[in-house]
Amino acid sequence: MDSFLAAVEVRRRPELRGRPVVVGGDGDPTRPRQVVATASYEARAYGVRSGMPMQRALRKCPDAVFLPSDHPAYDAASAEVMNVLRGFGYPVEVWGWDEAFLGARLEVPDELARAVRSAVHDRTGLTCAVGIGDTKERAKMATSFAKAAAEHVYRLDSTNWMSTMGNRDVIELWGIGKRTAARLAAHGVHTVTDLALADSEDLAGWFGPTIGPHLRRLARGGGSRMITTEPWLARSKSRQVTYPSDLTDTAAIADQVAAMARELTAEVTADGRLVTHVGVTVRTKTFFTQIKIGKLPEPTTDPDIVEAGARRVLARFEITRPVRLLGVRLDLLTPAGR
DNA sequence: TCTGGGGTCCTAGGACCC
DNA sequence: TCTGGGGTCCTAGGACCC
Repeated sequence: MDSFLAAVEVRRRPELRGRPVVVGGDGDPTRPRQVVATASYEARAYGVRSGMPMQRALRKCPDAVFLPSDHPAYDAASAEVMNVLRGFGYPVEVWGWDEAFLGARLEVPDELARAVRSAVHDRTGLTCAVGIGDTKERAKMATSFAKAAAEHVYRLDSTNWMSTMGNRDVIELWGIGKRTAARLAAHGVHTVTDLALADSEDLAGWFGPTIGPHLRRLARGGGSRMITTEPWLARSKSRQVTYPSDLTDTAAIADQVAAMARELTAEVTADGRLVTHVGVTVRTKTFFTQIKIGKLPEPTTDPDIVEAGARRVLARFEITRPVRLLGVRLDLLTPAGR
């Protein structure tokens, strides 16, 4: 989807169309410790980007309309879009709020791609780009080209993979980020072709037996064709809060953690899940971030046990500086085979 | 420019056991 | 008297993605 969050906001406030719109945090760009979730194309023209501090976005584009992030609205809009996709009769694998894979095997997929775009636009008022590929990885990477391509459709398959990607930096591969790109560069591997031709043993030595060969497969255009329509079974559920001002009171910190633990327990047990581990994250004023994890005696739905577990984990921290963020993560029991 | 929130997966090292 | 090999479980940390 194109600037999904901003597009959803503009859809319900048509008077914002054509204006720079920035969605993030509580919508007040003068307050620190908040970042941009999504900027409309008009706002991007001013240099506003996802992940940028809101205060900086305000400086770059003082005339932008700043709006709070409204999760329920995006959940609903996402469901609308996914239903339009399902209407085509092909399996649909949902990939976050604003992306999905649609599994179709066609001689001329471009027609379906165009039909998907118009159906999404006609029925939701939102726009998207469609990447076509013979694997999910290629389709995903094709979408970034699609955004700039004619009709917002682009195809990346075995016939044009190397000619399109070969000379590009490895960071353009889905699954390779800044760190891995830097480590590869240190070994003289810069382009997708470099990586595709790199020695498997070397890669395994540098990155381990799983990730090493996986990186080479990525560069060669390898990937999966499996489309999973089953809803994803979460492995964990977490909550994390950056406080507008730092916390220093030990009891207050513990109470925050305890409250998050109970809240999360209520949510996961409502879904019939059992908690196996509790993780606690502490980020100090200096941005030093640590997570500690504790295993519960047995998988449980009891909020008292989870809270006690969270308090025990928190007690293992040596907190000597003001705390800017606290987080709790519950690891959930996954039935065998899922 | 002072740096969000919600996830997943992989690796490494220590503890412990036989 | 300085030291093997295999296996499992557990936690910390890192990297990536939307």
